[in-house]
Amino acid sequence: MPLKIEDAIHQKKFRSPLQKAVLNLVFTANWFRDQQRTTFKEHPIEPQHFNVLRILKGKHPEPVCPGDIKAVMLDKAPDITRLCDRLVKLGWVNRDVAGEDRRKVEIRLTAKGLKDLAALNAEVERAANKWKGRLTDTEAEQLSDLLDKLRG
Amino acid sequence: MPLKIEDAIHQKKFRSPLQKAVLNLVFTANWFRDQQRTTFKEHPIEPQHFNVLRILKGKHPEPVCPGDIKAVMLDKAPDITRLCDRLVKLGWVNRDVAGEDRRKVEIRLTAKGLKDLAALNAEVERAANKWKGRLTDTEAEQLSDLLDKLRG
DNA sequence: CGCGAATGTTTGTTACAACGGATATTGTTG
DNA sequence: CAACAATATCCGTTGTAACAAACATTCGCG
Repeated sequence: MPLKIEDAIHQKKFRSPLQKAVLNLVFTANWFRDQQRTTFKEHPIEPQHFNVLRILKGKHPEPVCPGDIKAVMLDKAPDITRLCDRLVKLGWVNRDVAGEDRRKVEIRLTAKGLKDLAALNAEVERAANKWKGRLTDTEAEQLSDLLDKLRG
Repeated sequence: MPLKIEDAIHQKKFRSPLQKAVLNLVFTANWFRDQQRTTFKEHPIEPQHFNVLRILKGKHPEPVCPGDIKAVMLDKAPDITRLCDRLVKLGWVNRDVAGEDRRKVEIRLTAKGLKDLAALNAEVERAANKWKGRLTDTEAEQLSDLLDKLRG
């Protein structure tokens, strides 16, 4: 049985359904982030790093440059350089100046990065299974559509 | 016309409608946080402080102790002490040890805090009007219900 | 071509988040 | 009532976020 937002934040009255929905949005996103953090607890990265790895995986074996990474990140970090520093140190990605435009930097997954990311993905997948059945496909699509509308 | 999540993060295929919805959730919450930040741009506080102020307002003139604040925050800060330090410095709240249980600290809005919060609220309200019409009341309620379900 | 604007990334700085441990007070148990 | 556990908050440390400025390279234009 779901804990409704009213109970989660101990607030019964809201100014409007919209305000309630927005508070719920923020609360739920933070709830999700905390879930993700516990999943990554034993790993040397945080959700943002994971997001970057998945972006790189999506283009692999093509490289991606910091600007493009930033453009599609869910939670846009202001400094991709230092975010990637850790991934470089872990041996999961490497950096090269781009041939075509030497201002750009090409970031790509290494073999080790690909392998470890697969393991991470498996764990995330396993954690995600917990709430696989909470929304039907139709409801998930509704939710996504409503969020799109909210952003305008 | 709304920018759909597919376009916002340049991703066309998702593993499932649920995954798409969750990515959209995170993306939209961050989008909202950034909107809020620009609203607070000219003010000496951040969204978390604003959340605390509203919690205090909700109970005013009764005081609230750090533990209770933390329990109902949307984005739970690990250290309410230092969060409140700024509010104290601004003269918006004051702190006293609780009479009944001297481990606890009672935090309450000052007159100045009440006044400045009202001004802040007005600005936030004004910013919120921009997307007042994007969701109907029914849709907002649907959204909130779906989020409740997602958290389980 | 040469110069200034534009673009893409890095670096310096400041303030804050996260975590753990310290402190103070209250509750519990023999 | 002494000793120990539990609770509530605070503080010290470390790493990182945010912002701005610097740097390097490319583009546009006379």
